[in-house]
Formats: sequence, C-alpha cells, structure tokens
Amino acid sequence: MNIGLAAKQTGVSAKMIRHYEAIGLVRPAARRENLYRDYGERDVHDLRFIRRARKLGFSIEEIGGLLALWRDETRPSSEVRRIATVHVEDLENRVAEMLAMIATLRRLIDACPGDATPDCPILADLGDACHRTLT
Amino acid sequence: MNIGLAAKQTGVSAKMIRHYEAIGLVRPAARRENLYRDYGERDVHDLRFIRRARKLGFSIEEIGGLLALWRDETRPSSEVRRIATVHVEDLENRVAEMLAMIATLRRLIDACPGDATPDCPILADLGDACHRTLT
DNA sequence: CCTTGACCTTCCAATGATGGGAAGGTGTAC
DNA sequence: GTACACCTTCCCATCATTGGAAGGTCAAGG
Repeated sequence: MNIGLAAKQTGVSAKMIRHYEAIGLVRPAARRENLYRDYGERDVHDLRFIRRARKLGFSIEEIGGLLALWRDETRPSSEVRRIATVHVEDLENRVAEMLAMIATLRRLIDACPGDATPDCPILADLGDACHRTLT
Repeated sequence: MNIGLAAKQTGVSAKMIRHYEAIGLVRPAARRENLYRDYGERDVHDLRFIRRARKLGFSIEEIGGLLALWRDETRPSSEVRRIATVHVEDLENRVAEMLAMIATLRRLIDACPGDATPDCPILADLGDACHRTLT
C-alpha cells in the first residue's frame, strides 16, 4: 500500500512516516519499481503502535525502546514496566508544576477587577520589584 | 551594567537576554563605546517580569502583550485578565490531557507483572490490532 | 494523445525556548 | 605583559511536526 493509505489507516501523517523512517524509528519501507514506498501489515502495526504511544506522551526515544521490546519475544515485562513508570513519574512532575502555575494564576485572576481601570494585581505581581509569592 | 551582571540580577541567562532582544521582546540595550550592552533599572525590571511570566508558563508572545500592557498606563485590567484567563484555561486543558495519560498508564502498569516473563499488558495495549481503551 | 488532478519523491526551512560553542575583541589584576 | 574573565556575533542542536518547492508517476476522461 502507498504511504498515503498507510497514513489514513494509522493516523500518522505521511510526513511523519517518512520522518520516522529517516530517524530510524521504523525500518525503511520497501520500495516499488517507481520508488514509491510500499507498506504491509507489520508496518501498519508499528505505525499504530507509535501513534498510540505518542498519544500517551512517550518520547520518540522511549518509543524506540518500547518497539524493540515489542519485537523481542524474550523481553522481561519488568523492563517495559520500568520505562512506563519513569515516564508516568515524569508526567506527574510536570502536572504538579502546571497545577502550581494554575493555582497562582487563579488567585491573581480572582483578585483582578477585570474592568476598565488600569490597576491589576496580575501585572503588579509580575512586575513588582519587591516580589513575593502570594499566599 | 554588563549583560553578565544583568543576567545574575534577573535570573535570565545572557544568552536569552540577547535572544529576547533579537526577537524584539525587549528594546535593544544601550551600547557603550566598546559595543558592550549596558543595562539599567528599567531593563532589569523588564527581564524580571519576563522571567516570572515564563515561570507561570506564559509564551513569549503572551509576555509581549503583557509587557505592552504593563507599559500602558491606561490599560484596562480586563485585558490583562483576559490574557491570563485564556492562558490558565490552556494550562488546564493540557493538565487534563496529561492526567488522562497518567490514568491510562497507571492502569497498565498495575496490570503488568513487571517480572522476567514477556507477557505485558502495556505492550499489548500499544500493539493490539483490535485496540480498545481499558476500562 | 494530452491534460488534469491526485498521488508520490527528495530537500530545505520554520516553529519555540534554550543551550553549546567557535572565533575574536576587551578589561582588569597581578 | 600575560593570564583570565568577560563581551561580541554567528552558526548549530534540540524535539516533534508542519509547510512548501520542484519534480516524477499514475489513472481517468476528453
């Protein structure tokens, strides 16, 4: 099948399919006589795998590791679990940071009149030379 | 003051200070005879403002708008509030997405034996041709 | 046979925020 | 006078993705 059809069937854009090939995440596609890439079942599987892993926020590097484990019949599930755990902890750290941002911003927004007057605690907080975190 | 001192006083690296100047986020610094950049009170203020806004996750573009409002004595606080609200809603959306990823991954990790056996629900979920979200 | 439109190819560039480093000029302290 | 810390500009890299240009290929229809 052509790259366009593979893209439709996997939800990965043709652009990204070529890119994943260029960086070595997927094996180079077979080529027809006209040099068009030709995809089969296994390629489609790998691309779907990648798309799902991306949706779960795995990096390309992590996905490379997961794909290798997928292909390794003798893989220990502990290794997969380790990668996923490291990733989920990273996600949790980032969420915690973002929640802190949100809490601060919500406080500032609540304190801001939001009318035509120029007095705004949001700008005051960002610009105040004697900066302190609101409590 | 030199760019290095300004960097120390504001927490913005010299690299980034030059970058912010290049993209027009801050006004071009005054130059001494030797072409060294020369920073004053107001520059330091703007850089601190930027650093704090970055810590709250505002994009450079949003910060440009906030800085302009800061300098505008007649700004309506409603405009500042609007920018902050849009941003916080964006943050909340991203957090919700990440929480969904985390929930899915936690379920998969909990179901994974994490031992030397190759059977792993994490890979099964990523690779299954008949894919369904775990409930 | 020729055109049109939809596909495919490769290559180059941009995004946003930041860091790294090279090559070269300047300032200061010993 | 020389060593060292600082400054300058310029280019490149990251990460994942998108966009476009320039050109080749294929199928349908006039």
